[in-house]
Amino acid sequence: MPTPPPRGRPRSFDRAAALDAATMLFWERGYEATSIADLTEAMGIRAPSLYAAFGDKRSLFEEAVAGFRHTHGAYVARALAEEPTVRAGIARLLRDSATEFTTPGRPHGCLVISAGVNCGSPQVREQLRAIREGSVADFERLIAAAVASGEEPPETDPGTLARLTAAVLQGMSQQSRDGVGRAELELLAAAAMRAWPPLRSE
Amino acid sequence: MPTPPPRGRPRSFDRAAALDAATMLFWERGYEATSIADLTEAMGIRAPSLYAAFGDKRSLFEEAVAGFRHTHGAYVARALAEEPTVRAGIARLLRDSATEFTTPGRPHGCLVISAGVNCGSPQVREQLRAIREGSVADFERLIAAAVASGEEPPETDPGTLARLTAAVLQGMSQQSRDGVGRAELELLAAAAMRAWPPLRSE
DNA sequence: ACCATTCTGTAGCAGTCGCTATGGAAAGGA
DNA sequence: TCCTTTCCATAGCGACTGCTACAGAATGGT
Repeated sequence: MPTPPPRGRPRSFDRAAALDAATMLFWERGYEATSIADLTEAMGIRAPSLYAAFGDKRSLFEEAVAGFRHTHGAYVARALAEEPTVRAGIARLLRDSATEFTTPGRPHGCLVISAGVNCGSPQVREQLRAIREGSVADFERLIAAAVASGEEPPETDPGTLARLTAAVLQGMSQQSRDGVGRAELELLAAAAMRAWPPLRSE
Repeated sequence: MPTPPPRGRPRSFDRAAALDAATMLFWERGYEATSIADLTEAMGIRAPSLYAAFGDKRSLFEEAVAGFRHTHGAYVARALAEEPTVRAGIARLLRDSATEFTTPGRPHGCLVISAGVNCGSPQVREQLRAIREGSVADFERLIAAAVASGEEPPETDPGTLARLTAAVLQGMSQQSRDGVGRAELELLAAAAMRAWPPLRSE
C-alpha cells in the first residue's frame, strides 16, 4: 500500500542529515558519553524534535548503528565477496580496515567495536555484541566452507581463525583510536594473516 | 626520616581494602560509568571520607590503576622474564592472558585496555593510552634485541610484531568481556603466535 | 474560513553527577 | 581536663542527565 499523504506541519529539518550527525557523535564518543544536548546541538534541532523523529536515545542509537553498518560497514561484505578465496577476502578485509579505521575527517576505529564499551545500558551492549558475534559466525562459516571445498587445508580450525580475525580487528580499532596510523595498521594486518596455516602448494 | 606519629582521630576504615573495592568497580564498569555513589557504597564509606583519603575521582582512579598493575599485571613481566626466548615469553603472555582475562570471581579482560574507552576525561584516556604504548615499546625492544642476538630471524619486523601482540591482547580482552571462554582464547593466542616468522632450524 | 494534524521552541521535570561546607565525634598531648 | 588535630555523617551545592508538558506555528482537508 502506498504511503498516505503527509498531514499537518511538515518536518523542517533533514532527517537523514540529522541522523548522520548523530552517528558521527556516537561513533566518536560512544553511546553513553554522547548526551542529548550534544546530539541536539550537532543535529541542529531541539530535544522535542529529536524525540518526535527518532524516539528515545536508544532508538536513535539503534538507527545510527543500522545506518553506520549500511554506509561504513559495506566494505566488509565487499572485501569478502570480491576476492577469489576466503583467505584473500579476509586479508583484504583487514587491509581495508586499516584504511577505514584511519580515514581523515571522521572518527577513527569502528563504531560497532567501540561505542558500547563501558556502557551502562545492557541493551546497547548486547546490540553491539550480537553484531560482533554475527561477524565471527560469518567468518567461521566462510572458512569452514573453504576447508570443506579443499580451498583451505584440513588442519584449519575455522572457529579459532574467525575469532583471531575478530580480535585483530578489535585491536586495530582501538589502536587507530590511540593514534596509530594507517601504514602501521596495514603491516599489522599483513602480519596477522601469517597465522593462517600454510597452503598446500601443488 | 621516620613517619611522624599520627595525630587526631584515626581513620576508621581499611584504606587498602577500600582501594581494592574501588579497583574492582573501575575494572568492571570503566572510569566514567563508575559513579562516586557506586564507589562509596562498594568501599563502605561516605563521600567526604573518600575525598579525604584519595583526593578526587581521577586521583582515586590513578591509584587504582597503579594497584591493578602491581597486583594483576605482574604476570606480564613474569611471563616475559621467565621464558628462555622472547617468542616463548610472548606466547606465554598471551596464554596466561587467556587465563587472567577469564578468571571467575572478578571482572573479565584488562582494566588498562578497557576502563578508559569512551571516557570523557582526556587525562584518563591519556593515562591508559600511555601505559598501553609503553607495553608496545617494551615488546618491540625485546623483539629487536632478540633479532640483534640472532635469536629471531633477521626478516623479523619488531615494531609490527609488537603491535600485533598488543592488538591480539586488546581483542582478547574485549572478547573475554563479550563472554568468550578461556579455552577459546587460548586457541586464539596459540594461533596468533603462528604469525611469527619461521625459526631457522639448524 | 475553519479544523485537524503535526511540528517546533520554551521551559522545566525528577534524578544523578562530582564534590564540599559544616558540625560533631574520636583520638593523642599537655 | 582541656586543646588540637583529624575523621566522619548529614546535608546539600550547582551542573548536568534523559526526557516531556505545553503553547504556538505551519501545513492539508473541507
